[in-house]
Amino acid sequence: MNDPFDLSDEPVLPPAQVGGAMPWLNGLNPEQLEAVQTTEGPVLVLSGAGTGKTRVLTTRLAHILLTGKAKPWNILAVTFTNKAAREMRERVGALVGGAAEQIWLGTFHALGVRLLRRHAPLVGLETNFTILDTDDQLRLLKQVMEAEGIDTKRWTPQSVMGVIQRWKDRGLGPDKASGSDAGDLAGGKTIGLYRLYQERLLTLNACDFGDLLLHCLTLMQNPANKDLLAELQRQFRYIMVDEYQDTNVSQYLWLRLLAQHHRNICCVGDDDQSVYSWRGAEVENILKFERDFENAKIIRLEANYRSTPTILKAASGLIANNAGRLGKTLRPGRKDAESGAPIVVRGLWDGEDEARWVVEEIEALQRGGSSLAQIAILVRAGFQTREFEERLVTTGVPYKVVGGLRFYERQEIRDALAYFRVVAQPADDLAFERIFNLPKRGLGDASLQSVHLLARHQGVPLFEAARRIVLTDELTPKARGTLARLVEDFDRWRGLVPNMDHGELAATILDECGYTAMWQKEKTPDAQGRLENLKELVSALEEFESLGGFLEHVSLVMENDEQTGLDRVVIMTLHGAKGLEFDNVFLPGWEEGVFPHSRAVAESGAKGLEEERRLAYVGLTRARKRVFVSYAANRRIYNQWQTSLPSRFTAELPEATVDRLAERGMFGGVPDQANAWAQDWASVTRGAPRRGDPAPAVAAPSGAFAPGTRVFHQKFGYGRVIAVDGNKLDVAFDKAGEKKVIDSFVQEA
DNA sequence: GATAATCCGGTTTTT
DNA sequence: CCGGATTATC
Repeated sequence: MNDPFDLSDEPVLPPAQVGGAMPWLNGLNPEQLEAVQTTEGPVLVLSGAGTGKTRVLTTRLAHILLTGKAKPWNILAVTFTNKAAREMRERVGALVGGAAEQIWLGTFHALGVRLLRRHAPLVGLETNFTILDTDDQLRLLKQVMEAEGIDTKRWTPQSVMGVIQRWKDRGLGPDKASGSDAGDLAGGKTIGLYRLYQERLLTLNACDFGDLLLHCLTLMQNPANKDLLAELQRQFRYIMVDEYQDTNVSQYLWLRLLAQHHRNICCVGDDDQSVYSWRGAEVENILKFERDFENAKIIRLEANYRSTPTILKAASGLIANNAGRLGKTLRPGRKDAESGAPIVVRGLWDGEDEARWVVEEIEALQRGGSSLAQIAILVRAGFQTREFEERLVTTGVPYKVVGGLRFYERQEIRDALAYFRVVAQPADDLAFERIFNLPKRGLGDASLQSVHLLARHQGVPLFEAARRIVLTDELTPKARGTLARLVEDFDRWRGLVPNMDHGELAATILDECGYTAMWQKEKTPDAQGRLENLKELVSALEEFESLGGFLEHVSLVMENDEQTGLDRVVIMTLHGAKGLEFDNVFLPGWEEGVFPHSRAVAESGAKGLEEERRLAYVGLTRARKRVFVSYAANRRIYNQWQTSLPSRFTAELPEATVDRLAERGMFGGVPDQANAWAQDWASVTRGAPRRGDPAPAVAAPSGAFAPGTRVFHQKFGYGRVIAVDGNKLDVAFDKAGEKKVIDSFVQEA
C-alpha cells in the first residue's frame, strides 16, 4: 500500500466543477462526492474516523431530495442514537428545509416502534403496548424463572437474559433459537424460559427493546403479511444506514428485507471502530453486504480532516496490529497540515500520581489558551472516573462526567413513571408491582402473593385482580382496606385523564399517592434533589401531547439533556466518546488488565483483544491536536494494591510518533503481576449445581364448587360452601366463620 | 412486615 | 472497599 502520508498525488476536485447548479455539493472531496452522487444501487461507504461521514450522509440525503429522485417519505435513514438522528435531521433541514421533517429518520428502535404501532395486532400486541426497560425485563424474567422452579442464584436472570438477547440480536424467536447456545444454563431450560418470557410479554401487552426489531422482522417474514411487506419495500426507495459496523443480525435482516425491491441501500461504517460486539453487533455484516448485494459499490473515505498527521500515524500503526481488517488507511486531508506534537506516553507511580499529572497538563493547556470544553479524559471503565474527579475538585477545574445514571433511570423517576404507567395502561403488571407498596402502605409480600395468585387463576392483570380481591376476605382487613383505596385512587385518576391537563394530573397523582410526602419526610441529603427531579419530570411531561406520548418518549429516548456550551473538561468512557472530537485527549489507565481489559481478553480471546485495540484506535482518533497516554505502575483496586504493566498498546504506537516519559526502573522485576491480576479478574464463580425445587402446585381448577361442598382454604382451614357467585364463594369456615373467598384459593376437601 | 446482618460481586451501553 | 440484594431477626 502507498505511504498514507504521501500527499503529493492527491487530485482535489475544484469546487467550481460541481458548484453552481448543485451548490450543496460544494466543498466535498472526490470520494465524498462519489458517495453522495452514487444514489442508485447498493453502496458501501467505508469511512474512517474523521473523514466526514456525517457530512456525506446528510448531503446524500439532501441530494436525493433536491434532485427530485424521491419524496421525503420514500427515504429511510437509520442511526444508532437519538442524538445522531436529531443531528442528521437538523443538518438535512438546513439544506432542504421543512421536507426533512417527513423523512423516515430515526434509530432502529424508534422506526421499529413506528411500524409496530401501526401493525401491532399482526404480532399479537395491542397498539398501546408498553416498552419495558432493562429493570422490568429482568424482574419479569426472574418471575418466569421462579415459576419454573429454577434456582435464580445458580443461574442469574441476567445471564439468562443475556442469552435471550443474543438470540433476539440474531433475529431468532423461541422457535428458531438453538438450545446449544445456552449450554446447561438454567439446567438446559433456557429456550423454554425464552418462550414463556415472550408469552408473558404478550399477555402484558409489552415488548422489550429487542422485540421492537424482532417483532418487525417476524411480521415482515410472515408470508401472511406479504402484501404489507411489498408495500413497505415499494415505499422506501432509498435507504441509508449510519454506523453500519454496529448493526446486529436482526437489524441487518430488517434492512435487507426492506431494501429488496429498490435495492438502493447505502451503508456507512468503519470496521476499525466496531466496539459493540459484546452487545450483539457483527462486523461481519459488512462482508455479508458485499455478498447479498451483488455489484455493491465500495467507496473508501480515507482523507481525515480532524487529527494531526502524527496522531493519524500513531492510530494507523496501532490498528495495523489487528488481523482481518478491510484495509483502509487514514491520510491527512489537508496538504498543509503541520505534523503536530508527538503523543505523550507517560508512566506514573500510581493512580493518584496519574490524576495529578493529567490535571497539571490540563492546567498547562488552559494556560496555553485551550478551552476546557476542548479537553477530554477518556477512560476504559466507569470506575476510573473517580480519581480524576477528586483531583479536578481539589484543583477547582470545572468538569462534567458524561454517562453514568441517566435522568430516567433514577429511582424516583422510575417510581413516578410506574404510577403513570398504571394509569395509562391498567395491564402493566410490572409497574403495578413496583408501586404496590410504595410509598409503604402496609401491603407486603403476602398480599401481593394473593393478588398474583388470583390474577393467574382468572387470567387477568394484577390491577384487575386487586379490584376483585378486595371484594373478598382473602386479605387481612387492614390490607383489604388499603388496597381498596389504592384501586379507587387509580380509578379516580383515570377519570381525570380526559379533563385535566396531564402535567397537573401527574402532580396530583404524585401528591395524592403520598409519594411526594415520602421524600419530604426523608431526611437524607439527596431527598431534596429527588423532589427536584420529580418537579423536572412533571415539567418535561407538560411538553408532550399526552401521557402515552410521554411514556413512549421516555422508553425510547432515555438521555440526559446535557447543557452544552459550558466550559468544562469532559470525562467519559471510550465507548461514549465514539463519534465525538476534541482538541486534546487524555487516555489514562493504559495498563494490562485495565486496557486491554483482562475480562475482554479472558472471555473473547484474540477477538476480544482486537476489539480493545479498536477502542484504543477510537480514543486516539478523537483528538484533533494532542494526545496524552498514561499508565500507573501501581493501582488500588477493591482496596488492594496491584502492580501492573504498561498496556501492550503503548508499545504498538510507532516510535516516531511518541514521546515516552517514564521514570527509570519503575517496571523492574514484576513480570508476572499483570498475569496474576488478569487471572484474578477472570476467575469465574462456579458452584455445584443444585436441582431447583419444582414449581409449587396450583390449587384445583375453578368452577367445581356447588353449595354444600366441603372445602379447604390455606388460611381459613376447613369449611362448607354456602353460596356461589361466579368465581366468588361464600364459605362458612369451621374456625374462621363466614368469609367471601375466590374459588381458586380453595380445594375440595 | 419492617429493619439489621451478611454475602456477593464488581467492563463497555443504546435503545 | 462499597453497594445491592437477599437473609435473619425482632
